[in-house]
Amino acid sequence: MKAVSKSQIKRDALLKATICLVNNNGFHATPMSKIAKMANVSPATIYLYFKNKQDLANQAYIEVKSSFSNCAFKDFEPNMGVEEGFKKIWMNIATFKLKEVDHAMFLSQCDNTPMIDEESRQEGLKHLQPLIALWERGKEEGLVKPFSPFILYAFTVYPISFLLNTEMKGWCKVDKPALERAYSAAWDAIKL
Amino acid sequence: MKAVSKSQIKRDALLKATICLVNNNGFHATPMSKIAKMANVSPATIYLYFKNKQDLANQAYIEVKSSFSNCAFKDFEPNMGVEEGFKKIWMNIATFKLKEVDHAMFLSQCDNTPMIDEESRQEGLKHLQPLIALWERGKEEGLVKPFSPFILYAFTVYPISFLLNTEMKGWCKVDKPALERAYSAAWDAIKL
Amino acid sequence: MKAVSKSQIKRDALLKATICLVNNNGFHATPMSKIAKMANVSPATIYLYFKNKQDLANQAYIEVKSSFSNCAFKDFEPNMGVEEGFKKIWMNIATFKLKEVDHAMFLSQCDNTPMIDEESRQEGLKHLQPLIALWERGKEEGLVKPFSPFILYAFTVYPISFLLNTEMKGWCKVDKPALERAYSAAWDAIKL
Amino acid sequence: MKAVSKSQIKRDALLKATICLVNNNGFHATPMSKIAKMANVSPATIYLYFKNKQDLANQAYIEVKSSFSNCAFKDFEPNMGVEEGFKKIWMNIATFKLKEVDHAMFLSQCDNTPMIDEESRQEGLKHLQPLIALWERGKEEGLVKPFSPFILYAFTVYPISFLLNTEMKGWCKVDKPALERAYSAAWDAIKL
DNA sequence: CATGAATGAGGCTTCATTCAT
DNA sequence: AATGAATGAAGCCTCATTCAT
Repeated sequence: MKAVSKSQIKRDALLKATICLVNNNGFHATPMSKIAKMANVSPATIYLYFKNKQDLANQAYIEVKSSFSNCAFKDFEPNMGVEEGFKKIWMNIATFKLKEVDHAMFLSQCDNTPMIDEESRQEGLKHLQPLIALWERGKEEGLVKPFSPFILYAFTVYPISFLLNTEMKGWCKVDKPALERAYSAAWDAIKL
Repeated sequence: MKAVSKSQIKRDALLKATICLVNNNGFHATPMSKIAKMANVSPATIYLYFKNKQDLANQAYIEVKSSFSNCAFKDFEPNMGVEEGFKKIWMNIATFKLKEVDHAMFLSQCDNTPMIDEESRQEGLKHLQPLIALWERGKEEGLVKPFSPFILYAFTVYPISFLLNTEMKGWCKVDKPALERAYSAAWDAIKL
Repeated sequence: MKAVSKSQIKRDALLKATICLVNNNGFHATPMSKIAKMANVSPATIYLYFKNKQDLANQAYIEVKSSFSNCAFKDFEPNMGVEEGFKKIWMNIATFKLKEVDHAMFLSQCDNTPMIDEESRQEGLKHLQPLIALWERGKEEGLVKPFSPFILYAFTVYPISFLLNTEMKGWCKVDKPALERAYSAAWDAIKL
Repeated sequence: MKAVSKSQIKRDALLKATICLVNNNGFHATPMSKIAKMANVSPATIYLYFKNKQDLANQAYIEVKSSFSNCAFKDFEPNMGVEEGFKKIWMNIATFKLKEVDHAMFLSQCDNTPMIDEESRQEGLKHLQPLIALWERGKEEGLVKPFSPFILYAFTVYPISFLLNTEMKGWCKVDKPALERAYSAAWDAIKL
């Protein structure tokens, strides 16, 4: 029984509007006035909740990134077997990206453009720690290729974004079997 | 002995300036006046070569995308063996992204934000046809997993962008051995 | 034993904050919200005590001007000798300006910019009546030049503001001997 | 036969409009849009000539201050007799303030509010050097009281502003005889 | 071809003031 | 009496684009 304050509701509406509009138009092409309109507040009200436009974007980024990692490690236990754990995380991430399309697109745009403060970006980085730790164990156990986490990430998690993009554009449909196929590619890419 | 017209030179300077500035600031945060200044040209002159800012971006995208595919299929022969051909193309692309960083970053930004016309984006797509054809042959010959080209692309070529990004941010160095490791991940991801 | 009401205290805090902030930033660069904050009060509360921002400034002006004339004629007796009376008043004013720097600066700003209603300004004028009367007597007694009070004021009292300003800016120090020198200039300027 | 460029004309119109409006409303109550309107240009045009509002004010200040000192030392020769030279300068200044009312009011407002950069203010200071030098000679020759230039200025030049103000407000008229009376007060204030 | 000057439209942000509590 | 939240109006400034030369 969460009591959600009126303020919290408004803040959330603003963040949601920001995400939606930035997804569709990009950060700099999204005026504060439109964000306000979509959140049903006056433009001036935004500045009660956020210092300025940049702050609004940073906060949205941090919020979404955090919800992302919450999903990513759902039901994951550090003592799981390496492959089992990896598949769980991978599927979690894929599910997140395919279900929470808005959030995923927003993250993708944040990570590929100079719209987010370096500081906030750093903040978002630490979230993947458990996955990296899992890979380390995998390497020790001789199950995972002895590659840097950047390469491992590049060939397992990062590709999901591409699939999301193509689905968004209606070029293909990512259903359950497609997901399994994609997972097999991911695991094959890094397994020893 | 190509005679390069004065006009051509100016057009190129404008495209180059656009790419550079958009990379650093994003499309909407790059004023025409700055592009003009960097190209040593009056703002008004831009409009002699391009219809408007959007057109300038589109043209830059098409130009870069085309130079990209020129590189991608350098020394590739349609009758090569599948793995040999794939490795050549993959390495070409990786080399392009790591050498022509400016161009690669620009493409990445174009592909991850709504800054480019859908029409121009379509234009850029057809360039990958030979790679897709190669994969088709690979599938027929039982060398490549029977996956959609989207998945194959997602787990082989797309990851290179991530490596470029991380290198750009100074988080890791992609040298020759790292490249080989990355390639092995790519091939393992899709080979049968 | 004055019992100072809670209301009075708040009103005074607001006036004080106004004076301080206007001194440092000017009238139009001083937001009501900052005045409220400095007076430890909600912005809305200001409007319980003052009609609007202009009214707040006017009241502050009147208040300060009145405290100014209280000082100016301290220990002055209408039947004093002309020179003795003049020196007393002059020194009172100088002391006020050098001790109550905040108030003096505020008056200076009010008198040199269009921030105060003409009406309130008129209100502040009558305070100098006793000095003008003294000068009249001085003229009758042949001790003071037969000039309009404006000229007499301009060359005796008004210059003190300049000395205050220069001291404020750290350009010079106005100590007791300097004050005596200044007084001698003032008296020489108007004595017959 | 000065050829005045079109740009120069526009710049001057902007400065003039600024002075006029700031005189009537104060710096912060004068919107750029009104300045533009009075100068018959678009608001955006202002920014071709001035970096921002502050710069506009600073430039106006410097310009006016400089025209002020040009007037102040008209026909003054450094080898004049001290009293003769002083009277010339004093009358020049008085004439300037009474004739160029707009400029004089503007300077007064600049010098009494925080609207001008400290840097620009410093710039305006050096203009009085010849007067200070004259006073120094006067002191050496035993003609002028041995006071700091601040006091000398306070009781001779500074009072003129007050007379200007009162005339502006219609409280008195400063005609030729009044000017002579005022001068006599000024000289008596500092002569030995 | 080329340009520097000009601008209308629009974006971000602030602020005096009000309103619901 | 007191307030925190809310906002419409307005201010500063930028920029894509055009025009006169």
